[in-house]
Amino acid sequence: MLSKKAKYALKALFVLAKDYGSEALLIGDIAEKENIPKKFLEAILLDLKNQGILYSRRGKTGGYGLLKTPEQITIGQVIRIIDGPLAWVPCARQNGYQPCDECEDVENCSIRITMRKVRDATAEILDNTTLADCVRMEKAPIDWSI
Amino acid sequence: MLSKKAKYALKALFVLAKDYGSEALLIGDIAEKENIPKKFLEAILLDLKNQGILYSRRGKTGGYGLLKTPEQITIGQVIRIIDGPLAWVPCARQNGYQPCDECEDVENCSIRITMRKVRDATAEILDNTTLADCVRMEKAPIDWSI
DNA sequence: GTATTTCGCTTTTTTGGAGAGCATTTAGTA
DNA sequence: TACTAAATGCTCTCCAAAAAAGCGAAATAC
Repeated sequence: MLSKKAKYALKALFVLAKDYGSEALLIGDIAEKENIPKKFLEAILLDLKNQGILYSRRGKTGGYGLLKTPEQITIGQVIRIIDGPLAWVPCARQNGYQPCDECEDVENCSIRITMRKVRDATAEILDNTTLADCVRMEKAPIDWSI
Repeated sequence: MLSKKAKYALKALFVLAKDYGSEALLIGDIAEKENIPKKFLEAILLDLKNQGILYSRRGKTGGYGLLKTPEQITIGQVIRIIDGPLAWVPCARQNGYQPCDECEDVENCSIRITMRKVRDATAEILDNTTLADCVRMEKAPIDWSI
């Protein structure tokens, strides 16, 4: 499951992406706009800053802004920062592989093999969807009836 | 993340699938073989029985067995029974759709649209992988070097 | 009567979500 | 220079819910 934290992070980044190029935005303003608890959002944006997604300025003219363009930031990156690896099991991770506790034959474990396929399919989608894509999607949504 | 409960369920079903056609197996034997806490496995197998995957016999000659063939039971079914829907967000579910708390424009929500793609890709894999496939995989694993 | 499953209840541990409080930085101003 | 207002940075704590596990009594089939 996607945590609320990750959902908040994405929502906040969408706001920042729409505002890309302007001045830094205040935590309080983003929080109010997206109905996110301010203190919670504070920790989230700090995480994103520490991982090189955002810059911040303290003090009177402070705020947060994107450090890269909306085209350069993917949903996959964000979710990994907030919620960790995409794989359903540690032994199916691309990075940070960890064997299961008791799997004796990791190489031939069918759970690992199947979950690896799921991870790859998921990464394919999330790593190829950018903030810019999302903003575009919400402005001009796909017509599903076609 | 795949819960331990679901992983235990799959491991236990693999054992039952390999033994398909023979007599019912005891919880204790399965638990010992796969290093699963017996009492925990008890609850798991009960869930699977109540969802029509397994049959059980009480008493001296009791035990558990598959109610369908290993070809008819998919990983997707099992995970849904134990861990619930495959979708990362309730608003991306195929069955049991639930709108987000504060999403005003559910129709055009880019998170929902993206997560729906992930769910569909995941379901495609998990609903087309059966217990029989898994047993086969572990006996004659795919040669990845080709 | 006995071995075995089933079921209800409780406990422990982990995690997610949220918030409080103080420290630090910055800009403006007297 | 010194002070203050306004913003982020950081640490700690708490609460609720879920996951994981355990205990013991009841039901069932031989």
